[in-house]
Amino acid sequence: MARKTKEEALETRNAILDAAEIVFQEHGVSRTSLAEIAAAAGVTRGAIYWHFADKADLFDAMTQRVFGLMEEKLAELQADSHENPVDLLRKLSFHFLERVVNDPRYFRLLEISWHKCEYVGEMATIRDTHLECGNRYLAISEEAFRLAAERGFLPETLDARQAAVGLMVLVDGLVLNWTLDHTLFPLDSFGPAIIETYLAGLAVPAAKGA
Amino acid sequence: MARKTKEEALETRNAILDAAEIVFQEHGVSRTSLAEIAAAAGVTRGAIYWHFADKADLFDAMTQRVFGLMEEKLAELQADSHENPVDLLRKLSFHFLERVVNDPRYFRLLEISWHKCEYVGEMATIRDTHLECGNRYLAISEEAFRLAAERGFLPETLDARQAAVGLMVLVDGLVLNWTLDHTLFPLDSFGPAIIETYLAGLAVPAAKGA
DNA sequence: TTCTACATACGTTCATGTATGTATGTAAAT
DNA sequence: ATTTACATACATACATGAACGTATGTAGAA
Repeated sequence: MARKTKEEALETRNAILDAAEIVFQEHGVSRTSLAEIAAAAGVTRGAIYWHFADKADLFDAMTQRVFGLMEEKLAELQADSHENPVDLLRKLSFHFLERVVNDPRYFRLLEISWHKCEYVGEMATIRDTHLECGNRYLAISEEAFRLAAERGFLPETLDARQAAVGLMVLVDGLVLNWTLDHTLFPLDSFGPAIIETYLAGLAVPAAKGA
Repeated sequence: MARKTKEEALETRNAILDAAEIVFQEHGVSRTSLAEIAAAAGVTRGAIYWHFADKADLFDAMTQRVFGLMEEKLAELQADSHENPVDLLRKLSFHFLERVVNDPRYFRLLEISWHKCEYVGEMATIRDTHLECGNRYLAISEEAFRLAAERGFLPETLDARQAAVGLMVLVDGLVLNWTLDHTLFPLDSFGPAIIETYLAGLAVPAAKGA
């Protein structure tokens, strides 16, 4: 075999990423060799080393391909104006959960990230990605909660930071456990309901203090 | 070096487990060789292979040593009678969070389990441990919520299973994020407060439905 | 003396990275 | 329109090293 046209090369690259997703999900990141991925993609290691520097680079590209799409959605939702800023958070988290349920590629990536990879060494970049993403979500949520309290939708005494942390860990916990065993509970129905429960708790003035 | 007395041998075994905890935390489970652990413990691989079959067996023993202690606490708390069964859940989750904050060994094990190991192959036993532990917690919580609703502490319309799942994922989410970056928020103050918020939300009749 | 609790030594496997081969696409020169 | 020259997109081959499991050695306890 020899040189392909540019679009054929891009197909090869995507085939490698597709294969990586599946093999990583099956055997975990550290236990899968590049040879396995190559075989699953129908190429040799040569192709992988052509497109990617090493396994970490391949992993990064894989996550970029899937999680990169989330940015637009965020911008889109932020563009809409909400009288009650909490509605933005509701939409955001619901959209995220829906994505996890309906997009198998998104599900795979989350399962790999949470349960099939170690946040260590060169793979720690995924940790940073998570942290960065979490911090952005936290910042948005905190601001929304602050505004909501200011506008009287939530108690004035509300600790916006704490409320934001609670929402984030709740969503994370939902996805974490569902990717661990999706028969444990129905995410599509329980997820939103549980989030609503938490948000309702924020409205109870007596409970938000320690 | 040569043969030690039985208690010396047990010291060696514990030294190996101690070393494993630290090295696993630093480099992740799959990337640490038994040679590294041996070096950190001040022994050779021979000692490790004497006490344990392989890395997975060592890992199991390590988790057993730390998580095994939780059983008694659970029994102790369950023995106490509570007028409001939700108090049991409160105590249980608060105790767990407190443990995470104050017991560095517990923290280490959780960080390793969540972020420094892949739930795959022979290491999947830790996944089963998590699932089993989660299911027990779920069962206890569900029963407690059911009782609480029955006794009028919570709305009759409460979905006990859903409430239990929410509590579990909330606690998991808290620990998960805090082990990921403990500067993100103060677990000792935020944790209980966030749980209280959720529990308060359960008491709001309008919010428990989808 | 025998068994224990290791240390040491050995052989094998396996993944990695690189070096090299090679056929084709592409652009420029003729 | 060919031909030439070079870059591209891989496949193949090779060298290295690391980790593993086991086999064997050994000094002290029982």
